[in-house]
Amino acid sequence: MADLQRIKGFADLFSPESDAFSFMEGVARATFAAYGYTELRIPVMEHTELFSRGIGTETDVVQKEMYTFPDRKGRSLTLRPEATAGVMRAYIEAARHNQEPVSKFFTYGPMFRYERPQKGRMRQFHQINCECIGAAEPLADAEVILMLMTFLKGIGLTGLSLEMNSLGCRQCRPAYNNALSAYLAAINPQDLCEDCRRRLSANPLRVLDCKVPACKERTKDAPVIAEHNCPACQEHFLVVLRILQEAGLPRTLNPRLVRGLDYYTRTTFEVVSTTIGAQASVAGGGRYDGLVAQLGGPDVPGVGFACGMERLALMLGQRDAPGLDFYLAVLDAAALETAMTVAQTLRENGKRGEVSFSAKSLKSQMRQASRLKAKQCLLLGGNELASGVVAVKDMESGEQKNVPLKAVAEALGSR
RNA sequence: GCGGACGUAGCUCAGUUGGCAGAGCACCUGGUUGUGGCCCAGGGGGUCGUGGGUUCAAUCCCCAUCGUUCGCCCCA
Repeated sequence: MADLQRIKGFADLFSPESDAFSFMEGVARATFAAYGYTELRIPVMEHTELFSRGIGTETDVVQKEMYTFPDRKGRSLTLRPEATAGVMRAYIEAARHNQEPVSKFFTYGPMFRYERPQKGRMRQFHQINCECIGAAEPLADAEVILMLMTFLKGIGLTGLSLEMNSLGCRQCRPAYNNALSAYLAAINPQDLCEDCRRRLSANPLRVLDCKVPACKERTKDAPVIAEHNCPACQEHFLVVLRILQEAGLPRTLNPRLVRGLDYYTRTTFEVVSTTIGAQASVAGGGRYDGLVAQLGGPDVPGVGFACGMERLALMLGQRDAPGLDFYLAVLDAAALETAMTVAQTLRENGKRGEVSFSAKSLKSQMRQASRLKAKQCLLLGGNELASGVVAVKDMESGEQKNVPLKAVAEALGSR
């Protein structure tokens, strides 16, 4: 055990795990491009205030999970715990609303939250994020959800369930909050868990989301949020649902689906897996109509989602790494430099392969060739060098033939 | 922040009522003087997570600590 080790909750990803990540990034890039999204790369650190104002000071994320520390001049900086706030900051700072009516961005990269690590939950984790800013129409909500599901299907995942809810808007949420508060006031606080007692005053909505069985039982008859939404919100949600229905996308309504970040309004959704353990939610998102204004920008609406790449990777399964086209085995030290030249020529001809850096026994060379899953093993030793050829052995059939050094590229290409 | 399980070779793990630290896989070499995946033999590799304590003696028992992991909570 080395005395210098990686930080708790931070992972090193070797192949094939790293391959799974770049695979997902590639599919994401292609999928989102088809919907007119462009990539936005934003910093991993921001001023702390961006997150406290954007995510909500009462949220667990802000209260106890952020990596926050002063820089050398004493300013409070925070490693981003999510991407949306940063995307909005960039949008505002570049005054994108003056350039285009609707902006569509995707971004991916590491996020940081100080939590106890477990399966599907790292302190440094990776999210793929999409944000559609400037469109208030329900079509935007539907498109974002369709795009997310298309992406998940694109990486080969099925059997996921899509849960949806509508949280109302700035107009109707207060009325619902009052109704909920009144309902909760009738409950003896002693019957609720400690967290919920705090939520009663801070953010009553979160009480609905509590997983403690006793709390669930106490609040099972709580007013349903969707029934208190204003007509405009109800109509909005209906249109979203109708479009998804039309597209043949199955979903379940979950009246208790309340997101943990304060900025969500109207449509919210979450994609849940049943196979990856306790941390089952692989993607989540929704509409955030007041967020940009709250961060000091123009009052423009938005909708988007984030999905957790580690959790997706858990479901992805093993993917076979592609083998090499050739492995150049060097049997004689005198042939090493010639071998490098041959290998380089092959690579310039589009072949992927490795060359042995030192002369080794044929046995270990052949072992290495099969370990690398090379299609062909080229043998170069004293005899070959003397007669100006290289032996080309097909690893599949075992057939072997001598090829002049200058014609190796053609010989490999013709097969 | 809370609870459970676990830390022994590069990997997966045995182990001893406390007495010289083991196996399989992997790696290297040889059997086979230039033909792989099988077989056989040999070899390199370890402060038994770390620090204390008990003991003639601790990898083993006790305490602490760090780490890993699963769950709670939270979230993607």
